[in-house]
Parts: sequence; structure tokens; C-alpha cells
Amino acid sequence: MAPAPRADNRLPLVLDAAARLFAEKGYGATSMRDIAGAVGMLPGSLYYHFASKEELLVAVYEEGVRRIKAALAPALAQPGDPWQRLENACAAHLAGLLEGSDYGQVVIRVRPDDAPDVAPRLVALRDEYEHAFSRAIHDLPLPPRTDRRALRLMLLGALNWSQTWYRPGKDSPQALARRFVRLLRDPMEP
Amino acid sequence: MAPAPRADNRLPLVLDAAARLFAEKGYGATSMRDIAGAVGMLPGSLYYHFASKEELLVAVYEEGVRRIKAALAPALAQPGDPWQRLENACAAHLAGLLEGSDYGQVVIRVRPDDAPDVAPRLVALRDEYEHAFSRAIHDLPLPPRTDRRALRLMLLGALNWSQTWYRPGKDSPQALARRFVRLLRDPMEP
Amino acid sequence: MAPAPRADNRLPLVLDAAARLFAEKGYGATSMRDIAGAVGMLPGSLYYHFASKEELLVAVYEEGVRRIKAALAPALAQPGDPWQRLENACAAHLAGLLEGSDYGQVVIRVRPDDAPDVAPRLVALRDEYEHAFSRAIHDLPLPPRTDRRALRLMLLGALNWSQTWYRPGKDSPQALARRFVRLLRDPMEP
Amino acid sequence: MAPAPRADNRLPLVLDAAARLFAEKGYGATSMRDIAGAVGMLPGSLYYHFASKEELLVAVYEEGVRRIKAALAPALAQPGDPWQRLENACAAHLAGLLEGSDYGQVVIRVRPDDAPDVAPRLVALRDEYEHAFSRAIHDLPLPPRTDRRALRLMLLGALNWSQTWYRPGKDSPQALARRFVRLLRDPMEP
DNA sequence: CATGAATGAGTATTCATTCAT
DNA sequence: GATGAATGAATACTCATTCAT
Repeated sequence: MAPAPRADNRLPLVLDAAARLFAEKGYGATSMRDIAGAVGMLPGSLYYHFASKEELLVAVYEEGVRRIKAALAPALAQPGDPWQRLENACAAHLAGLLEGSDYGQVVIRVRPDDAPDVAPRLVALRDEYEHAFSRAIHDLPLPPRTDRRALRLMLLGALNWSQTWYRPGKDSPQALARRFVRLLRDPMEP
Repeated sequence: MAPAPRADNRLPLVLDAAARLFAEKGYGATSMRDIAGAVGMLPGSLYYHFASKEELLVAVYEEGVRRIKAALAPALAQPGDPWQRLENACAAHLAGLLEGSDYGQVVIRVRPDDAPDVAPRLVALRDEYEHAFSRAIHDLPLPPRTDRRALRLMLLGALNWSQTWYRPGKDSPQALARRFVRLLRDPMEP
Repeated sequence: MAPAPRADNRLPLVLDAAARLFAEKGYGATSMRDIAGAVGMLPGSLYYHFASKEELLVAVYEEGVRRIKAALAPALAQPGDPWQRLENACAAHLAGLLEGSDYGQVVIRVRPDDAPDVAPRLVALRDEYEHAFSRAIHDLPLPPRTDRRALRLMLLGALNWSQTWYRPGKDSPQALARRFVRLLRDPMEP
Repeated sequence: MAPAPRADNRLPLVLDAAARLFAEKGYGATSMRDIAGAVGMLPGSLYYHFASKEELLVAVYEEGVRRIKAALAPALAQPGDPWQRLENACAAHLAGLLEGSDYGQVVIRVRPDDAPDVAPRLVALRDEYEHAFSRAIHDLPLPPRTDRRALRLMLLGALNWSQTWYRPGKDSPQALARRFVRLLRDPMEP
């Protein structure tokens, strides 16, 4: 029996594999066997690191939200035109969602109620990154009585749903972000 | 007048049950046992009506798209202001998506690749109802060079993603539709 | 593939196998695989007949109590000397416990809390057969103020514990019953 | 004077935890993880102290028999009425069985064949404490030809089975012992 | 039209145990 | 003395599906 190449910390590998598979196939369609196989472990061995499949999902979600927020942060920190800031934030979010880290994709793709026992924790994590957008929208110079909540829901919905139709190579996340924000900003009367 | 349903035909009941369960719990989380139980049948008996779970999903999807298109039709047929027409179409779509027929909800909730063998057919069905929106958007009086495709994707994404955050009783589909369309239409400069 | 010899009702076979294995090895040490293997089924197939391992145990217990009560009935129905009636009841119980039906042995051997979810039902079943002894002891002509409850507990304990030390071939159930009852009945002063 | 326990020796803690858990939940239902967790160790660490779960059980059993015999000794050493001696021995045994040391409870609760590899050693240990009762019964002034072996089996069975029905707070071990012995000793004719 | 009985492959999870460090 | 990481085998259970009746 060949001694396993004891890389000393295979937990991150497990997390990476789970993130990749959850992002690709979804939570329900990914088995613990799949994940274990992807890192050359036996299924039972995963339980040394995570108490359950749901806890493993939480760990991926947490890392996903951390990365989304990290990607958003530089865009939101920029001084200058608030519309430009929003566009950059959208571009960063789309980039993560569509082409970037598997972790971020999981946060958008996997519905909290796929893992009922931890659903509230997943929802709370989602709320965290949405909060970042609230602030960017709050800073926008808008006509009085504009419904900023509806604006946030609309924009985030448009961004997140793009996972459904996006095919890499056609539009870039940056280009999409620009188009979406322009549609909101520019007057529509011909 | 609808043709009188043959009294001994339980197929529509099966379809209804499947639609309800797929809409509530998702495709993967619904078992053939669940569906059979909901109509007082045994699991094996479903296979008299449908060759597989995936075919059953296709049938629900087909009916779902038919209903979405039927709900959209009157709104789209209205003469007069194209923006108002679009708003009405959005309201109709949201109503079906959020509170209306289980069938319509399935079309939005269930991802085609949850049923890989029939995924292309599901995608084609989705395209059908999206096409209705294309026309409504085409009719809009817009400044030249407006990206109508992006507009459609943005609007549909915002609408469809609402299944994620919508809680009945707070906002009505009609009110949401109005707000979303207004955000697009009205100038954003304060 | 050879067509399974469709004996038309294999459920009783499953029950028999479960009873035998539970009696021999105990509940915890018997796996659903063991039981399925004993009747030439696949493990999953058992779940067509029983919703869970615990429900299977309940079914065995129910049959076990039925048999114990059936074995007790003729002894208890006998007219004549109540001491003789008690002795016969003990003999019948011991016979079932030690050499008779696997079902009866399960009732004594398997502790209700081995199957926590159904433990109350198992306890209720145990109470049923103990009740038969209560009546036999009630009929005994005893000195006033004799503690009949203690007598029942003592006698039943002595009988049931015999599963622990009994080796077939040495003492017969009948002989044991006679000896136990005599020890209670005959005066101990030399 | 007991030799001062070396302060850094956690083996007795492990033994205590195992005894408690085996007594509470049974041998099969207690995992090495449970035991390790109860003393703040990791499962693997137990194997420094015990070669296997079965050896751990043997150690608990040995301590259990030692304690049972120690509890019995003073009662058996008493001069005077042999019936009173027996009653005291029963009371001591019941006290250990029902409310006293976890170790003693394990000896009664855990069946030797739950741990097949060490079963003979467990049986031998059980025999040790039963031997103490043999002597007490041998001393009883009984009519000739009384079956003393049956008397021992009956009494011990009654005592040991009490673990099944005993609920603390209702009867005290002492009271039970008195009642059981009285039932044997006093004439039953009214 | 539908059932009753079963299959076979799969699911997440648990367990006693090992061993290099 | 004990840990961290893993193994390998087992466990109860679920699922879509089949097919003779």
C-alpha cells in the first residue's frame, strides 16, 4: 500500500473540491462520494473535517461570501462618481458569479432550502453580501422618492439570474455590468 | 368551453400533484413516491402515464409555459402605450411566478440541467415564453442604439429572481412590476 | 436472470428471519443485510414491507406477545388447583422463552430502549403478557397481606433471567417451573 | 491505604466514563467516540490505554465484579441468622445493581456475547460474584432435599431482572430484598 | 389502469481502529 | 501520553424503475 502523500492539510482541498462540484452540479446532485473521490479520500474520511454535508456547504458558503465581499470591497472603496462605483461593483460581482471562484458561484447557485437544517445560516450569509450593495445604492444621487430597495432587488436579480443564461466568451462581465447600469441610468425617452 | 374531462382519467391529477410538489420542494427533492402518494397511487403506477420522472417534468414544463404565455397574451394584445403594455406583461408574469399556478413556478424554479436527459427540451420551452417579452420590448420607443437584448435579460432576471426573496403579503406582483418598469423608464438624474 | 421464485407472500418469511436473528444475536447486532440475506432479498427490498428496522422489531414483538399469550392461555384456563395453574403457566412461558418460538424469545431478549422511537409500544406489548401472570397470581390462596406484586416481579424475573444461564438438555422448562414454584410454595423451615 | 494515584494518569477517568456510558446506554450503543468525548480525549487516544473496545469492557467488568464482591462481603461476614444474612446480601446486591456504582450495573446489563472475543472471560467474572451467593444459600437451614441451585438461580434472576422494571424513588433496594426473601421464607399456605 | 413486490444502485453517515508525528 | 488524519467496512435507508398479474 502506497503511503498517502500526507500533504498535511487536505481540508482546504476538500473545501475546494466541494466548491467546484457544488458550483458545477448543484448541491443535491453532488454526493459525498463525488467530493471524496475528487480529493482521493474515502467518503467516511470527510467526516473527520465536517460533521455533515450541510456543514460542508456552510463552510463553502462562508468562504464564498468572504470572497464576494473581498471582490466588492475595492470597487466600493473607490472615490468619485457613485454610478461608476456601482458599475464597478456589479462588474466585480458578475466576474465572481460567472467566471471567478467556484465559492462565489455556490452562494448564488445553491438555494438555502436545499439544506434545511442550516438554511437560516445560509440566508444570513447571503444577506451579508447584499448589504454591500445597499450601501452603493444608497450613495447614488437619485430623484427624491426613488425606491432604492426595488432598485437593489432589481439589479441584484438581474445580476444573479445571469448565471442562468451566461455563456463564457460572448459578453464579458464588465461589459454586462456597464450595459445594465446604463439601462438604469440613461433616460429612456428617445 | 373546455371538453368535459373523462371522469376516470387521473392523469391530470398526477400532473397537478407533480406541479405542486416540484414548485414547493424542487425537482430533486421530490420523489416519485411523493407524487404518487399525493394522488393516492402507488409509485409504479405513475409509469403507466409517464415513461420517467424526467418526462413527467417535461409535461409539467409544457403546461407551465402554456399558462405563462396565456397569462401574457392579453397584456401583450392591449393597444396603447407600449410601456404600459410591458408593465402589464411583467405584472402578469410575476403573478404567475409568485402566487399563481404551480406550473408556472416550476418553469422558473427548476433548472433544466436538473434533468439532463431532457434539458434541451426544457431550454427550448423556456425560450418560448421569453420570446413573448422580446416582442414587448421591441415595441418600446427607445433611443437609438439602446441594447434591447440586455434590457430583456435584465428585466427577466429581475422578475425571475424575485422567487428568491418574495414573501406574500408585502408587495403585490402588480406593485412590483410597476416599480421595476418605472426604474427603467424614468430618468435617474435628480 | 432467473425469475425470483415468487412465493407470493414473502413477508412472513422476512418476519421469521428477523425473529430468528433478533433472538440469536440481539437487535443491535442484527443488520438489515443479515435479514435480507436470510431470505434471499436485497436489503432495500425489506422496506417495501416495513418502514424501518424499528417497525420490523415491533412486528416481531407483536407476534411474540401473541404467541406468549396463546401459550399461556390453556394453562390459565385450566380449572382446579391455582398453584398447579401457576406452575403450568410458568412452564409454558419458560418453554417459549427457552426452546420455543424465536418470536417469544425476542420479547424477553430485546430491551425496549434498543429501539428508542418505538420503545413505548414495546413496553406496552410487554405489559400485555405480564398481565396474564397478574391474574394467575391473584387467584392464589395466600396469607393476608402477601405482597402479590413482589411475587409477580420475583417470579417473572426468575423466569426471564433464565435465558441467561439456560443450556438446553440439562433441565427441562417443565422441571424448572416445578422447582421454582415449589420453592415459593413449600415451607422453608426444616 | 490505597497507593496514591499518579496525578497525570487519566486511565481511571476513562474507565469511569466507560462504566457510566455502558451502564446507561449499553455496550453496543456506546461508541469509543462517546467515551473519549466524555473525558476530553480523542478516540484514537483510548488505544494507548486499552487494546480494543472489548478489552475496555473487560476492565470495567473486572472492576464491577470487584465492587459487587466488596459490597457483598460485609453482609456475608455477619454472624447470626443466615436468612438475615441472605437478605442483607440481596439488599447489597440490589443497591449496587439499581442505584450504586456504574461498574456493578455494567456487569448485569451487558451480556457477555455482546463482546464475542472476550465473552468467556466475562462469563468467568460473572461466575465469581455468583459464587458468593452460593455460599450464603448453602448456609441456610433448609428442609432436606431442597434444590439449592434452583434457589440461587431463582433469587439471582429475580434480583438481576429488577434492572428492567425498577424506577428509583418507589421501592428501596432494601425493601425489595426483604420482600423477596420473605416470599421465599414464609409459608404460603393461608 | 393500476397494483404488489421487488431490484440495484445509490445516499449520508458511523464505527472501531491505525499510525506517523 | 496523546493528537490529527485517515481507513475500510459497515449501517439504515431511499430512489427511480420494472414487470407479472
